[in-house]
Amino acid sequence: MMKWLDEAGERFLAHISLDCVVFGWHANQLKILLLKVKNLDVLALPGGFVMQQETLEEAAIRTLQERTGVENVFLRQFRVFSDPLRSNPEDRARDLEMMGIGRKRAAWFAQRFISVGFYSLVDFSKVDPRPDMFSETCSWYNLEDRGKMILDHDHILQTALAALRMQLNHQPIGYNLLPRKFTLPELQKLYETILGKKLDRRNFQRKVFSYGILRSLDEKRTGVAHKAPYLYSFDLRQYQKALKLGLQGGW
Amino acid sequence: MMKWLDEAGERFLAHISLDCVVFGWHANQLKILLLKVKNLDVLALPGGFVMQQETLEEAAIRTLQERTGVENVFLRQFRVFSDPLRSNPEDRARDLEMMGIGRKRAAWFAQRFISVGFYSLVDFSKVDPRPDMFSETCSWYNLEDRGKMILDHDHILQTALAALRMQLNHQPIGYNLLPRKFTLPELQKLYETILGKKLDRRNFQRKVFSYGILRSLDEKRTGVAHKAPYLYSFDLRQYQKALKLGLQGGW
DNA sequence: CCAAAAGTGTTGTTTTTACACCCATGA
DNA sequence: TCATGGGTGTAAAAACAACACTTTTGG
Repeated sequence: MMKWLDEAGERFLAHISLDCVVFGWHANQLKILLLKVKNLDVLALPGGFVMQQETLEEAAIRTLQERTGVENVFLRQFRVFSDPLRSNPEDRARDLEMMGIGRKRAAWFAQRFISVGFYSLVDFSKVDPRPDMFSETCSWYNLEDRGKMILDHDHILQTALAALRMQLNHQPIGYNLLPRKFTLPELQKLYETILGKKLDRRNFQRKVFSYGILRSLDEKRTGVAHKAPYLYSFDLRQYQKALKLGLQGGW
Repeated sequence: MMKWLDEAGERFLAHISLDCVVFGWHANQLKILLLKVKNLDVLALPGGFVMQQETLEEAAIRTLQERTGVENVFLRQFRVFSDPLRSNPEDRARDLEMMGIGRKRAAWFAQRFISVGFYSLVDFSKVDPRPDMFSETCSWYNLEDRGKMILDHDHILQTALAALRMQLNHQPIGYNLLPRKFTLPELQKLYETILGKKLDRRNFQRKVFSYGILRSLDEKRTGVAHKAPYLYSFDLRQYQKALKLGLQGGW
């Protein structure tokens, strides 16, 4: 029995890390915040570790505050990635060396990590991207034309996107991705982008209005080409009430 | 830098455990598989640990195979529980002592655990419940009249149920909870139970048929009171195809 | 033969879809 | 002034909700 315990003491320990897929919305496009790894031509998701007295959520919030300057960012767990071989071991060894991580430290990094995936939704305009100690740059990328990604981060990103799609009707994505004031066409474009399909303008408006989650602002977006669209903001109470059941009807 | 690493080496290690909320369907009721803890009047979710070369999923499947005899059970991650104080520390200490766990071992158990929650859907009739080393019994309980639960297991269970509800239209719950052959009223009752509301018989049938996920069997359930209902089984291909988009329309 | 559950269609209502014209603005 | 995107309503089609009678079976 004691034997079991001793084994267990070692056997069940793992390094816990977290990786965040940070979504932002800018120029009518969905953006992701990525780090360019030092000395390597690959990108990485912002990530971090969990300290003794933190929950995962607290650790993720802390990490993202370091990376974006945003306090108390919106985030959700979506999946744990626990494959002991999270990527090709040779690739990984080479990558770590290229990053300028010495053999000793590399050995540490080569241990088993279990990583908890979060997706995060932020107001693009509030983010001030800052690289971490392993990276040269931290900046926004388009989903389509991002570059090669380290480890299994590409897989994590895809999974996050799928989770986001699935939870579209249960999470306040508009509220978190858009600035406080926004136009209906902007909101529509956001939904179209996440869903990957076009929606009818009038039907979209009717439906959104029917939820009663928008507050109309008697104000128009100025300085923009063409007819000035009205501005709206979310009625957070109503939004959250509607999300509890899920926005009914789907898209 | 090396200092950081050394700290890190300790700081980021945690014990990984997993807890499974096992749902079964019997006598038109949703059941959960629970363990009665030795010497204590509390119930616990089946759980286990992750070994070095396993993924979490493999560990969960192994655990449930030990607890139910079922190989390759259906399961899904739904949440990580990482609160360092997963329940009242005094309660926990007392509980561990009562379980007959010596002080040394208790200290081990009192370390920080991060637990990954899975929900699992099994064919009740295929399960042969077996207690683990910490428990007197392993058996099925009704959702409503289960007893007090250990640690934060009650919270985990509630969260699992919420996740199950949310994913109702994206997971093959019927396929996994019902035996291979089943009747429409049984399927309906299953949906009614998970959703917590009554559905109209004729509308339910029309809708399920419209998905094209059922294979009609030209066979009736015999030996049952009243008019014999027809038997059906799932057309797994069609079911999975339909689930990809989510069963449209909701309930 | 009776009580209880299962099978089966129709109708009114609501929701969804498809579609076109005028307006305001910056270039 | 023109090209472009934004605002707005209606009608046909589809989906949904509500509803009752007959059949079968075991007790």
